[in-house]
Amino acid sequence: MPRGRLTAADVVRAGAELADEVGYQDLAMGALAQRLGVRTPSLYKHVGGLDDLRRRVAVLAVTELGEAVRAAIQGRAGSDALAAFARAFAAYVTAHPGRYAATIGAEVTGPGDELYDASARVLESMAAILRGYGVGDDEMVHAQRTLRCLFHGLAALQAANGFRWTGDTDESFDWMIGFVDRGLRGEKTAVSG
Amino acid sequence: MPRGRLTAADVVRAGAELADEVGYQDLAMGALAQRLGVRTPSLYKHVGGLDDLRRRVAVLAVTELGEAVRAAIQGRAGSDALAAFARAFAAYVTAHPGRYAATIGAEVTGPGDELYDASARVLESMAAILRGYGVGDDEMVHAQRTLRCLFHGLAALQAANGFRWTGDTDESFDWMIGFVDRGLRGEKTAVSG
DNA sequence: GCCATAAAGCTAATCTAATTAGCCGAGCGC
DNA sequence: GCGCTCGGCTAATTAGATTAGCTTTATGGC
Repeated sequence: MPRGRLTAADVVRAGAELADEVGYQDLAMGALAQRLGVRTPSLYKHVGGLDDLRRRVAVLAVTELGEAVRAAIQGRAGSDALAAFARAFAAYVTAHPGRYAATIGAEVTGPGDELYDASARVLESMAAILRGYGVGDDEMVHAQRTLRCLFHGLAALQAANGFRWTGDTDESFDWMIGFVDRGLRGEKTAVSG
Repeated sequence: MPRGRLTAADVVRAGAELADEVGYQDLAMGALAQRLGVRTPSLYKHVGGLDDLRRRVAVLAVTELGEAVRAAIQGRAGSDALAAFARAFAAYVTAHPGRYAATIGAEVTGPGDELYDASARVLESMAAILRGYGVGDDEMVHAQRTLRCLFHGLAALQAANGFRWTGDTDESFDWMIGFVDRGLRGEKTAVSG
């Protein structure tokens, strides 16, 4: 909670915190203004409106997520890197469900778009892992898309339900990592023409 | 568009169509009433409100999806069944992005809940495929969760972006199916203690 | 040191959408 | 034929986002 005057970054950060606390659905201009000790219309001096706020929260989330996974895979390779990536990803989403939810519906246009560029950084970490598995350039995009679906699904279910899976969530998580590892290992010998 | 008086089912069906056409975000009571040739408050005689409508659309979607995938895997097994399941799933989401989007955030409580029961039917189809791969009861729940994440992620990205992946989407899809097949095949020999 | 200015806040007003209250007419069981 | 219930309607309320236009405050030029 900044003491002096607000900046756009302050507003976005507070919005992200609010979304994490009350859920993305309840991220509202009024509640955010209250949290910042300011009247609702004042926020419009910093962000374009609710839609703009949501998008900026999404950008923040993907950027932070990219930093988290990059740090996690530093110095690791193979299934080690894969497991570290997966754990960092899941940990981020668990810690910041509201932020992640903001990214789910966000429109991504193309290069130059902040969200696109931030996503590209996450995909680059993924590509580094895949290269370690011997995935070639020709298959890279398919493998990336597959893993993206898997992790996005994991995150979406986690963000939506708070992951109310009964029993051994950790065990399921380990199983999933093993599954991906097998799928990627098998790939090297099972390339089809 | 029913000529006579409306039923709850009419309203939900029209809501689902509207969501598919204009996007889940723009599913609104006013627009739905207009589509049905009725004033907005009249809808409240059939559904509890917007939240109730959304939930009913989600139930419809998961029910239809369950029927689609069950029909698709009929008489197939192994990677055949897997591919059929995946194609039916993706086809449903492509044809009904708004409906599927309704399911993403929906609250699922437990047995007896319509949405829970409908989801259970989808998971049962998944389990049938996994049994064909030799996945045992002890691992079934983990495998189900993994595939659920993968397909949900696929669907969520599809529903959100309209799947604006460049290039060979079909090829990526085939790669994904191959990946899952490898991950499940490897499983039989790679069971860890 | 003093004013012009722009940024950042505020109040009041507007708009849109959901929802609620309460009235009205048609079909149907008695 | 009478009255009840259902499904529709209009009017009013509420909540929230957004806009308009005023006020204050920090700051740079003189």
